[in-house]
Amino acid sequence: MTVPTGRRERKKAATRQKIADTALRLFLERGYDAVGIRDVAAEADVAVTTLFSHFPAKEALVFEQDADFEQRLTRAVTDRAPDEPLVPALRREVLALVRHCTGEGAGPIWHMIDSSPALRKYEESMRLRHAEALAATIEAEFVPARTPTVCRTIARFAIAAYTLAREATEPEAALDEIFQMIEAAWETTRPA
Amino acid sequence: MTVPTGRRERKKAATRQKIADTALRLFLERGYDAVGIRDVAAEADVAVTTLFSHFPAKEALVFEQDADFEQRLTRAVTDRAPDEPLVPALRREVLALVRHCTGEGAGPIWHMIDSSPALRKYEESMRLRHAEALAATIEAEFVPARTPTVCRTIARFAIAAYTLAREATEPEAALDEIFQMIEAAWETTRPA
DNA sequence: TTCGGAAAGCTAACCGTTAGTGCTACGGTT
DNA sequence: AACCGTAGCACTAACGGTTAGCTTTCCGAA
Repeated sequence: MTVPTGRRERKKAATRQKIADTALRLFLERGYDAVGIRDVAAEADVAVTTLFSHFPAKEALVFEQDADFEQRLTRAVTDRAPDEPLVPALRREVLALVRHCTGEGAGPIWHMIDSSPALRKYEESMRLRHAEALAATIEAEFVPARTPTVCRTIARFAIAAYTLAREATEPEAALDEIFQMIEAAWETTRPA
Repeated sequence: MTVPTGRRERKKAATRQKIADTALRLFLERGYDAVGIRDVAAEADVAVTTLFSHFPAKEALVFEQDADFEQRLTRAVTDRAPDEPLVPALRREVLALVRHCTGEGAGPIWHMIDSSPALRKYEESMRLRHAEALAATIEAEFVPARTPTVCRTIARFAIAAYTLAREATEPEAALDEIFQMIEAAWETTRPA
């Protein structure tokens, strides 16, 4: 049994962070496509293979908070107040996530993502993973009151809400509209 | 101005088809990952660069009907009967597309796609392109009666319906459920 | 027939990614 | 305190998809 108490984990996390920071810095300085994996590895002073042992692909260097995002969504479902309905809980969390990505100094990063097809593509499949995780969480609570298909659909819709709102000119207004639609979709499946 | 009368176009189309057919055959024979671009090019008796002048990526060799799919969706909107509402028209077309992909001899191809991460990923981003094209078509007709956000959302939902139904154990039943939800979502945005 | 241009070809590379192998240092055990 | 087992990291070398640069071929229009 191992509940590793420390140094190793800290060093590993430090290496990972150093790689991520270096990568983001280089990407913003010179542009995502103009920076190669070998450049990042050299600048972070690690081997290429080490980089790939921390991140599954070049694009993942940009989406460091991947796991966080997923966890926040699923927890929004599992940790909500006992009397709070599903959709409003989802709405609150998605709103928070959208605010987090449209505010403050996140502009340059999202501009970079939007202008790189590879990054856009990677984000899409990442979001789909999140949708599947969210679907599993929702199914765990609502099947068999609702069918698995309905649960999966709502999960997809919630992710779509995030993506569409982020792209909209007025993210929060867009989110209101979309969640009104999601609410209607969910309500129509209420069992007798 | 050129309305090229023929031979060139025919030869080009023939080359394209030969590449696609060869690729699909090899993929099904030996497995997608086990067949390299150079193998396909050699077997189709063309240069690698020629192959890439017809298809933008290896994965595209598998999704030859890409453009068809998109066109069928957008035409389902534009060419529907004057009195037919949007959602039922979408539902009909998506149902046809799902049937087309779950029936007959399409099994092996979809099995191959499902078991290759690269192909799954490629399909996702392809579907998203379709959603964007569909969104543009819907917007062209319904803005400003509905907001652009609502139109884009419905387009996404329709694509999600296709994907989710195809994955479901009972595709047609799943499609019924999902389109009931989409109908509710669309209705709730009806202007006063 | 001649000529512009599109299609196809070849070579050679670029770049992300992955084996394969071995070394080092940490952590728990004796 | 000495000792393993293993996780983290390094290095080399390659693989496979993709592209650039340039040449060749051949159709179609004038």
